[in-house]
Amino acid sequence: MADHPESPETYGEIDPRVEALVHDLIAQVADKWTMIIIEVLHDHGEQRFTRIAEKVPGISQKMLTQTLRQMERNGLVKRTVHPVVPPKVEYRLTDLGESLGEAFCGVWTWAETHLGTVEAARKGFDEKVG
Amino acid sequence: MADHPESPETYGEIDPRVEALVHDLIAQVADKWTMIIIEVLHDHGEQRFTRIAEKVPGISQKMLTQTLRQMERNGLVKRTVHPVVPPKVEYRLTDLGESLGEAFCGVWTWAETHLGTVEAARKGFDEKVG
DNA sequence: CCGCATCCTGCACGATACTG
DNA sequence: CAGTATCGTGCAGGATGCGG
Repeated sequence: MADHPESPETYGEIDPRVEALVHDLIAQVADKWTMIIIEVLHDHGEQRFTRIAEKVPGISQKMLTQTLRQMERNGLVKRTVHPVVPPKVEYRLTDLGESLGEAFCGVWTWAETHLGTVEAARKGFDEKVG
Repeated sequence: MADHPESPETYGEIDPRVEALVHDLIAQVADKWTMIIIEVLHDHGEQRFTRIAEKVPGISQKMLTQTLRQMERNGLVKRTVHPVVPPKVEYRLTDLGESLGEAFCGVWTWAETHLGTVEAARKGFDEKVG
């Protein structure tokens, strides 16, 4: 069957290239820890490595380093090394990081708002299955 | 205002329990495939299993089933089985699912808007490292 | 204090094959 | 066509120890 083998608008009006890039970007950005770190930095402003770790109980040191690096690479945080001993490294949200925080706010709010609904849905589903 | 070392509200005004639940919820919801499926169902309305699969090139059949199940459990999609042969199963977004789509829209828009900025940041970072 | 390197484990996910 | 079951594996991520 012929159809449109290569029709570019598989996703409607969305450019597939943009789609791919956006998807990739969101995948990183929607990462488990990224949101929380954004939250923390947004709430408390510039923070030292250890201070951030304290505020994100579940995270391992490895993941914190890794996530912060990725965020730095994406331009979400600014990493400042103070040339003193003992070493002192501070992280702060860039404007870009702040703006992402704002954008994510919608999802955050949605989650808070619909928590009950989702839990009810889960319960109903589990009963039907169990 | 002076610091409150012992204050339970480490996260400011946010209730830690809500924090945990929200975090958990977002982790599932912000899943790699969930967003795309929401996008597809939002764009094209009710769709059959195979039709969805066609629209999400990268996904395996296993992951599609799994993700749809999870979405159903969370009350994001309605699964309708038509008792015919060959089997016909259709998925559509619930109101809850639609609302999540809206909420995510902000992040989506952010990603589109700041794609260039992020890529530039990455490039700069990679050069500095490489 | 910061964070890199190493090792190790579990499980997320793909591939494949089989039912209703 | 839709979905489950099984197996194999790559890699995410925790624990630990060192180096600047």
